Amino acid sequence: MSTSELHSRRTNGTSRAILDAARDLFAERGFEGTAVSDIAGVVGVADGAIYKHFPSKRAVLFEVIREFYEPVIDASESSLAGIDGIRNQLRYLIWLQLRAFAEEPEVCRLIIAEARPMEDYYQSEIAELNRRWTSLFVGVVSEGQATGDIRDDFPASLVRDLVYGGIEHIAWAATSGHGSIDPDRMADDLMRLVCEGLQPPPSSEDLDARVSRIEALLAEAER
Amino acid sequence: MSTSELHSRRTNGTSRAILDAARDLFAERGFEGTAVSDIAGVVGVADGAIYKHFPSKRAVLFEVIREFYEPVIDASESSLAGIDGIRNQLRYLIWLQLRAFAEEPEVCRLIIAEARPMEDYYQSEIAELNRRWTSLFVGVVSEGQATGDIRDDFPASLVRDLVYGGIEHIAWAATSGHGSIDPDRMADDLMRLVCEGLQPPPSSEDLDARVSRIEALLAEAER
Amino acid sequence: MSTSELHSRRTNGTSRAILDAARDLFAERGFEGTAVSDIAGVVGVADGAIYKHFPSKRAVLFEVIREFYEPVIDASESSLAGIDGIRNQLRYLIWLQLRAFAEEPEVCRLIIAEARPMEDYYQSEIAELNRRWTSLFVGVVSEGQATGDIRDDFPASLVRDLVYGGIEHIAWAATSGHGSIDPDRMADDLMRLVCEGLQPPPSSEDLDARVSRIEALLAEAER
Amino acid sequence: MSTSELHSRRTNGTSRAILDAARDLFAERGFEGTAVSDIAGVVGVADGAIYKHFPSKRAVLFEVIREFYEPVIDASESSLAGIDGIRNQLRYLIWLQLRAFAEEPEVCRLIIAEARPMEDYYQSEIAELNRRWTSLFVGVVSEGQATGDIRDDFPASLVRDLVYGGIEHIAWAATSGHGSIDPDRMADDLMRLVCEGLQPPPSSEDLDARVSRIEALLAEAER
DNA sequence: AATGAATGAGTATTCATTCAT
DNA sequence: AATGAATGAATACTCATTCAT
Repeated sequence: MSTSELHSRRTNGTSRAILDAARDLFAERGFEGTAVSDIAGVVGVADGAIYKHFPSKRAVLFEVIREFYEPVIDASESSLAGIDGIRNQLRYLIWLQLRAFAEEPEVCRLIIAEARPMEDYYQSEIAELNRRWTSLFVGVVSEGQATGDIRDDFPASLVRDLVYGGIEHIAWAATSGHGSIDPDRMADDLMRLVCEGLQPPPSSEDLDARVSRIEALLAEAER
Repeated sequence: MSTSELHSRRTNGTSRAILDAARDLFAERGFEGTAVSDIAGVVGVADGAIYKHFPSKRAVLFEVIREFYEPVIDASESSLAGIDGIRNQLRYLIWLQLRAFAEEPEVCRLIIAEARPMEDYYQSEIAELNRRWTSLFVGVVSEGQATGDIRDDFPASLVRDLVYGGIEHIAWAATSGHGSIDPDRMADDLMRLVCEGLQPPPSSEDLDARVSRIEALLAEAER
Repeated sequence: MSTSELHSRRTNGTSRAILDAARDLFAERGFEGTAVSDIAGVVGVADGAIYKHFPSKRAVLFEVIREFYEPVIDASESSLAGIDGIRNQLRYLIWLQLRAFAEEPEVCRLIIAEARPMEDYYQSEIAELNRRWTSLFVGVVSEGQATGDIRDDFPASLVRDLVYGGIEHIAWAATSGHGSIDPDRMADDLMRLVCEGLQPPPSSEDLDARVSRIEALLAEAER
Repeated sequence: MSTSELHSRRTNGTSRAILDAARDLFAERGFEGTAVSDIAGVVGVADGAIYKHFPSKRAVLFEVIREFYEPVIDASESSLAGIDGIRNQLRYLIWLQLRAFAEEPEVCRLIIAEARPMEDYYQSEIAELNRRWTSLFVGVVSEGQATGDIRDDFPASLVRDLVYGGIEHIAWAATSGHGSIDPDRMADDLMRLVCEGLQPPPSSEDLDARVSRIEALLAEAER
């Protein structure tokens, strides 16, 4: 079984072709802007054939999103254990999300702007994937709070909302033509901001120096 | 007279009735789910009458949003100067946004899920309002960076994206039935997180130890 | 009373302005393409004001056409008597029609493409004007047939249909961007064609010559 | 099987039924006066079914016209070569056009009053058919001018405009309830008028006189 | 698996005309 | 003469989905 088969339930045949065509068309024209017959036309089958493979147009969208989402989550779930330190783990998850937006902005747009406003989204498999994905993040934060690496005077879910909401905002603006995403730089900026906060780091040098001086003076005085 | 009517450009007559009916219907059924004739029916006029007051259905939506948005922005623009200190200003803006979501979650949902994905959104008056709104935040952060109250090793826009994206995520989850928003508590949590970051306050152990030593030395010296 | 008042029932005021605006708008956008409120907008009055001056939009169209048509007919009816000879009279009427198309192609288009297909056209004042106009032509032809200047083995109305139908065809093609009309040249061509027909003029020279030769021979032989 | 069906590209099925229903309805109520749902109702299918067979209502009109027009043109293009003499060819074409109007006045009305004023008419297949049709006529006239059977001191297109414009005028009047068309008689009248013109046949008096004189001379010489 | 013809509900927008003021 | 708000009927076209073959 190939790597791709691990993550994709359909490796060839009409189902595969439908998903490929749908992904491209959805990305190009949006979900509403793509007719089922458009998809069928690109695949080269009759309209009705789509319904032998998927129960509805929406199911095609959800599957397109799943195919994009699931491998990332699978990979990160297994990779996370191999990363040392809470900070590194958080950075990894943030970087992964940023890279997804940078590489497949259209699919991300589909998720945010098309799938999420759908009324049955929260009952869908996509929402479940999203929960798996964000719970990875929450898990790391909670663990950090347990070990004391992360302060625990706010819920982990708040951090999740802040970080993922923030990434979406950043990516949305970038996708809308107001810039582009450099995952590495952006991950660094975000990590710094989220970990250390807005307040300037206490210039502990001064304190150090002064205490050191006192110590020196005292030590001398002692003799 | 409701709060929104206080600031509205249309205080009575058919235009007012159309906006009221539209706000309720859009909130209840969404923009696409509401037919122009539904609005006309609630108002009690013929379908065509809507178009004597608004050029299109979309214009009605935009006006509903504007009526909600603009007073908040006007008020905050004038209030901000009277608030002392960068932190207090930031907290005020965050609290304002959270309260808006808490009080009118449906209109907020309209903005995020219906208006923003529209293709001409970025050319609309609503987008302009949004820019005014978020630039208030960016202004405060930038000022803080200039005065040294806020570290300046990342762009102010990153803070804006993080905070507003985060608030949206929080509010969206709350609106979707997974909780409710307490603006005051949430504003405190957010402020703490954003200002101080995830890392635990520096364990002053080291400093303690050294100061203890100083005390010991001094005590000895005294003798 | 000025010349223009002789032909126009409205010389100033709102009625005049309505007709002027309507003529321009109809010419530019067609009858269907022009809304009553467009006309009112150009005039600078409220929509309803139009109906204080004209019973319907169609009545405005008909009046615009009448104002164009009637002076031409009045003038030609009085001029015709002063023109000598059937041929010159026919040429005058043909030239008049061609010039009308050359000078006001848009109003002519209104008549042909907009007014005439209307179902009540044949009961309208415009149709009556048209009958006056074409009966001038029929009158001249009939008179010619009576005097023997025009052969009488076909109805005069056939000549009318041929000539006016032909002119319309020519003018329509010209108006549609396939050329332009030179009334003088075209009138000459049409007169020649209509008067003398397609067949080449009998080369009576030959016959003349031959008869002359015979006469010469006979004369000689006689001697 | 009707004449039109012989030449139709669609001989049965829903497309055929749509065209038949549309032709009748368009003829009866006009193009604008016929709703797509009217056509669907007569055929007995759902409204949407029309659009599986034709891209638009206008396309249905154009196809109705094409079905009427094309067979006539095909037939005349192939028949023309078998007709001897320019005059007979012209008469054939004129007669064909007159007969078309006599037999299917409603379709002719559709062409003239509904299709031709449409703004994209000149880019349509119908305009192309019309060009083929009238170019047949122009071809015969031009050939006649080349062989000397037709005088060449005016463009062949002028003859075309005159004849077809004239026929339309005649037919239009007839269709509007002011008479009916007898293609044979009308073709004769038109041919005479167009070929020989308005002017009376040259009074052969002069020639008579001279020939008489010759006869007298010969008679005398004989003695 | 595939066809592909058929469904049929669903809707924003226009605009000539009216009428109370 | 003028207003201008209100009328309300009228309509082409789309498209996800079904089903007999």
